[in-house]
Amino acid sequence: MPGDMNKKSSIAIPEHFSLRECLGFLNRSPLERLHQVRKHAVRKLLFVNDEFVLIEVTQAGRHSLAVDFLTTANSDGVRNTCVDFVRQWFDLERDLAPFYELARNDGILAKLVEAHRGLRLIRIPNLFQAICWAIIGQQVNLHFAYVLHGRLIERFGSYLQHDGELYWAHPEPQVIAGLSVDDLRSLQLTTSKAKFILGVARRMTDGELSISRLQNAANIEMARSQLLNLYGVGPWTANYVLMRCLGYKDAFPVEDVGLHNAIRLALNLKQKPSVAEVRRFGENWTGWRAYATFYLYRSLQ
DNA sequence: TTCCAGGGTAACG
DNA sequence: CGTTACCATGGA
Repeated sequence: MPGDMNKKSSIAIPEHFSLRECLGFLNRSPLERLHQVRKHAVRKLLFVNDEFVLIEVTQAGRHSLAVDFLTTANSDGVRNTCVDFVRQWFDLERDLAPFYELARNDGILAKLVEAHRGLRLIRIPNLFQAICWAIIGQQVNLHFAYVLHGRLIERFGSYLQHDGELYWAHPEPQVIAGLSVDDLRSLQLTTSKAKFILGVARRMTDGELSISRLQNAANIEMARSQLLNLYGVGPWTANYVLMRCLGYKDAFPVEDVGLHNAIRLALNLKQKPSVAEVRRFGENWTGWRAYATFYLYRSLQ
């Protein structure tokens, strides 16, 4: 079969979906290395079955998304895996109607869901990427987190060149597991974070930690305890990964400083709410606390 | 200059 | 059990 035919898959768009809003979130930092946002499209390099695949997601009419395969020689199986990835990435299986019903009369969320209608909780389906991003983001401002993560990716990740541009893929756990603490410290990570990330990489290479083990957890508490067993993963990181990677729509990183600031701005408070107060606000969002958090993140851009 | 940033661990009482 | 020091760096 000739390999240079531009192949394309299609995904039906659910109710309450706006590609523009999702791209707005994905485009929040110019330092992002793991996807590239264009005016009406986003490109991402995926590593599937030992091969790199560059995809581009665009809208194709009112009712469907198109997934273009910009690299050749993909099997049907690889293409289906990429389509599944996109479904998770944009959380397309979710019915947002109950969330919008809940948010409509909420003093904190009402304006946000109005302003960003159709925004999905943009997920990080790659477990190692999600945990690295969370650990790197502990206790540093978001900009610096992007700087550090960018260094990790460009030093130890892989890239594919296409039409003169570089597209990066996150380093695999196997690559990081073989490094030393000093290798990671040279990126200006703290010694602690270097150890945390090495530990996670090694748990993944020895099979003790995997996305399937987490997905097989009976409930959110069981998944959370798996994550909390990891050195360097506390309550915030565990809930963040449950939210961004595993797609638990009720995961709630209550200790999150960004969340606190977003609530302070939404309510025009003089100072940030305490963790106890944030937990109390969250009671109104039960069932959808991850979505509430994500919309509040969006308000900080 | 000081304080804060999408926290967590270890070492204290 | 609950507190506290420490971590590395950069922007406000």
